Amino acid sequence: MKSIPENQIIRADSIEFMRSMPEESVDMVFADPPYNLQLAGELYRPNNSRVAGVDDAWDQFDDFDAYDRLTRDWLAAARRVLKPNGTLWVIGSYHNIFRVGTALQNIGFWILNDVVWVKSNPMPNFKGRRFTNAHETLIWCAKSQKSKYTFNYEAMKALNDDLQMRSDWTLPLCTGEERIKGADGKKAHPTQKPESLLYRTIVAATDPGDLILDPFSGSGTTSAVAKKLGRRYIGIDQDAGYVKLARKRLAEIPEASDAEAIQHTRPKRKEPRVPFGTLVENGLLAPGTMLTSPCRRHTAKVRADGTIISADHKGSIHQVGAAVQGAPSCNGWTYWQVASDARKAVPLDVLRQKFRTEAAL
Amino acid sequence: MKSIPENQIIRADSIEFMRSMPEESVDMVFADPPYNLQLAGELYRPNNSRVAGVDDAWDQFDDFDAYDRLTRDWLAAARRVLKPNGTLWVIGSYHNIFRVGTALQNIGFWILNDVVWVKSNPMPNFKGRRFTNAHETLIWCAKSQKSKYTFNYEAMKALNDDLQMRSDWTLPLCTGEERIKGADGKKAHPTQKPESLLYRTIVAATDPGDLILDPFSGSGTTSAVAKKLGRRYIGIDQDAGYVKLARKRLAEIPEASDAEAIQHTRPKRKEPRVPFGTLVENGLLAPGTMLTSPCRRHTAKVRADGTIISADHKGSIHQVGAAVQGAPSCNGWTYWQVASDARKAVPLDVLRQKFRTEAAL
DNA sequence: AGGACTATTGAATCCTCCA
DNA sequence: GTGGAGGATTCAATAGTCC
Repeated sequence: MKSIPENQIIRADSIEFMRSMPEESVDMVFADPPYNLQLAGELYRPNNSRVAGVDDAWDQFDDFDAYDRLTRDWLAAARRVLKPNGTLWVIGSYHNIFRVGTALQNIGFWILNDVVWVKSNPMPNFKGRRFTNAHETLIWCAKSQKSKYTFNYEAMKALNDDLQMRSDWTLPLCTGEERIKGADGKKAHPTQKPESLLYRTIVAATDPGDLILDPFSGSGTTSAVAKKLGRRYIGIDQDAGYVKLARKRLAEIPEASDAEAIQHTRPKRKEPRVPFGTLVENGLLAPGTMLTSPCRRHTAKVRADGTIISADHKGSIHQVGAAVQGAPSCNGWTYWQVASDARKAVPLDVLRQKFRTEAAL
Repeated sequence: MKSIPENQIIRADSIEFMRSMPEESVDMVFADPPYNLQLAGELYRPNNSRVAGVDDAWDQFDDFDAYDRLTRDWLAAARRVLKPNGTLWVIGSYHNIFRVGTALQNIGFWILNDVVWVKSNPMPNFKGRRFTNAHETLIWCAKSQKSKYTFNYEAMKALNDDLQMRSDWTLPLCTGEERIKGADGKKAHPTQKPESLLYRTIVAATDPGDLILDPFSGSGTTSAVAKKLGRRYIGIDQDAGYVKLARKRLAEIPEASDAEAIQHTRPKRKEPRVPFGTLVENGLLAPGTMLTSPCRRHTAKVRADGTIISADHKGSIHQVGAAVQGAPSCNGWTYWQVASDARKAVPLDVLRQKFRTEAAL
């Protein structure tokens, strides 16, 4: 039995390498496996620029069966090297995450949470044919139902302004300075994850000194954050280019000192935006309700999609408000009123405030 | 073959009943299947009050196999009754959603989006051993990859203050007035969904008059919202008590009578087509008129047959627009402008809209 | 220096009709 | 089924340029 090569990025076949490792030696696994995107043709933005899709060979599979076989194999190998109280994280999208989740349940992993990474700046849906794909899903699971896993509840609560950390995490994509570029100035890895995401998973589920394994190391984000947080790490990747990239990245990170362990993102809270349509959806205002202007000079009817329609105009509450007044702009929230009972009308803004209060309960 | 019993809540075994229905008769299915929650023992709040868990008999399964069999059966039956261009929604949590997602992919459903319902007021995690479970997952899928499904993009955008609707929906739980109580004052159904959630799925994926099927009707929220929005509905449930509850609920909802209110914003794609040549024929644009590109860099002359000719290219407004820019494609309606008077130029699209309005009179 | 404007880009299953 | 043509479609953030 070999000793474990710690704090390294290793070029190898992940499954083979994990099988060569001593069993029950790892505290946490973070895995970002291929998503099996199945992209067909090319995609262009409305300005005719081409979207750089993930068409790498490592994301190509003949069918679901082929993908499922790979999934079962790496999950089984990872489970073997995991300590009895260890946990595993996997990230994916709707293309693959259901298959991964099913496979890990079948193998005996015990799901603790699914967590959604809500992207604050996702790529839009350019053709307007679906909802903007604005999130990815992480599954957090223990080796077995009886695992006494690590969960740093207080640390998570502290990270979240003293409120329990929830299963939805709003974080930005990895862009700008943080995104590693190649010699050509283009992104060096197609799917580099933000450090903030790894930061939260590692702080939540490990203690300093724990050993973290990433079988799909890629640009090395998991190992980089592990090193910054004083955890031990092993990154494995098949691709020699990515291994070289990650080794360079890791070499530039100084050994963890206390001061550095507390930087990074804090979630910012702000009053949630409430689209007018939300009031309609939530029944505070039924489709067909009549709105009136302050002096009762104009009226408009609420439609099911949150637009309103007056005698001559239709559109948002702001657009129609501006149009009926012949004004360049209008705050529909304060302009339009709705009769709460026979006598008195209240501005829409009152309903919005009511909704915010109720939703927060 | 039986005719479809519309606008009813039916007490039946869902799978058997769907098998008895004519195939390809339903526009949308919304399903909230049993979650297979594996609650070990009871769950108590810190103040020792008991949390009413989901421990009804219909939620117990021997193992994953039994759950998977049920899932495959109801999905197959639902797929059979779906029209070729129909879509299906399923909601679930991490306990079951991965199995449901895998099963529907295996059957041939084509996933369009996964959507996370982010709960603005979730139940806290009382033990502090996991992240607050603050979301549920919906899968939206078409009957097949080639389905020409309905997605009311403009209506969704209108509901979200003129930004694309994203895959994360923040909505409150079903509480307060909306939550149906039994004679004992307790909640009448353990997993009643908020109407706002159904509202958004139905407005997104159906048109008024479409037929919506819910094979796990429960408290009848799907049918209730369908009725309010002027859609046809069928709800099926095994449990006579829930059927009675839902029938009473539906009886109290008036028919949707205001056609204007339930109508959503009409997509541009559905506007009647107007060939460019029609404008020339109808004298809105004389042969010989000069068109200019936005920055006046390119010009082209209108010819009698509705083609245009620039310095180097001739063809349709789209073809020449693309050619002069060296772009793969171009929407000539918005690219080319025509000088209405000496000062200002307007896009051809304005003339088209004018023509459509006049033609409709 | 600072504000205004432009260009770029991100795990994407991204059009539809008609001949 | 396939090919060609009409024509519909984007949000947030960062970096760079111009004035």
